[in-house]
Amino acid sequence: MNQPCHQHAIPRRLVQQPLSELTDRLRARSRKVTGQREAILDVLRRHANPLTNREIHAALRGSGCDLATIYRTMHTLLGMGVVRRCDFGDGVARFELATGDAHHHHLVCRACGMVVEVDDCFPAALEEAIARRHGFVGIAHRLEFFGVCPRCQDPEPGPPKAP
Amino acid sequence: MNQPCHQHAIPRRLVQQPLSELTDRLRARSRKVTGQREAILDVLRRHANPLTNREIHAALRGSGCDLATIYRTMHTLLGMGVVRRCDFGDGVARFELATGDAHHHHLVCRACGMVVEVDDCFPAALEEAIARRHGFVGIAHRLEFFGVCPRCQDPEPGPPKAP
DNA sequence: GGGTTGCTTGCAAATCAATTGCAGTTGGGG
DNA sequence: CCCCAACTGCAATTGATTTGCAAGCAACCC
Repeated sequence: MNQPCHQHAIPRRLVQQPLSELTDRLRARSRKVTGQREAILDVLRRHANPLTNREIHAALRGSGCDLATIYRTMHTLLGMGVVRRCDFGDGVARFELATGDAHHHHLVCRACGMVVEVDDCFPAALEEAIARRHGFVGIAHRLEFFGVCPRCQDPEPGPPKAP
Repeated sequence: MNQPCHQHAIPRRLVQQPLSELTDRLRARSRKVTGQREAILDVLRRHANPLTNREIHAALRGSGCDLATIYRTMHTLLGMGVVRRCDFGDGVARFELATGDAHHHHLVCRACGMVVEVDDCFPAALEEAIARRHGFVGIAHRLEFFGVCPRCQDPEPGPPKAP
């Protein structure tokens, strides 16, 4: 899995969330708006797919933000609900901005790692039935799809693709 | 999350899979059936819930099987499709025997870590529609449910429960 | 049954993601 | 402008997982 950066078209849902709105959420909780945090949020805002802390760190080359700071910041943002964490099963955490509206899932290409957002979700009624059946409360789910994207299906084009 | 061992009632689907059948699958691929591997498979067979390599290692105290060997063995078994890997989002891989029949998902208690098997699955028709819509092939999904189990809901009994 | 061969294993060292202690900085309310 | 809790960089630590290497041992051949 590679090719982590697909910032081609910044998705509408991200563009419409100004940086100032995000930083205000920090200030509102007596959290400081530092240059590093603005930079991190900005990187997340510019990318359509979930990023690993390492990828964020790489995207910040130059503004030299320590990797530990990124880990700590993601923790803070996660606790504030500003970002959401996704697991693609490769043992590395990825983060994306949590946009107040509906949660979504991801369709990941097993070959190149490209990520597509999927709005379909596990049927709520069925989920409730499962919770009731086992007596669980506060139920939630984690769901991700995997497959091979159109690009990686035909072995023609040269550049893309990965082992 | 703790309380990893729930081997109370061995689920039927596991009991019905004799160790010999498992070892034969190894032999069939010019893989050797060693004491360590038999022991590992046997531990998996006796437990109803997915186990971490560390848990398997602990269950093998005495038969002294190296942790590295367990990691390597799980890799091998995974590649052969004998075991299946599950991620509960805590950064530790868990394994369970892959029983030829229908795959299932898990409902995990956020408090005590208890795991319940769930047979419901994401609607196949919907999954196919998602794949088609994005031009993906060979689609599959990863789905886990989280909630609080009945035991951890009422703060009465003493022993169970965890931070 | 003994010998050969290649898959396995134990042990230790190496990776890798993620976390933490500490001392020096800094945002921003007062 | 001052002060201090919130931050940050850096280095060291933890935990999971992987790997190099030499010794061990199943499976196969005769």
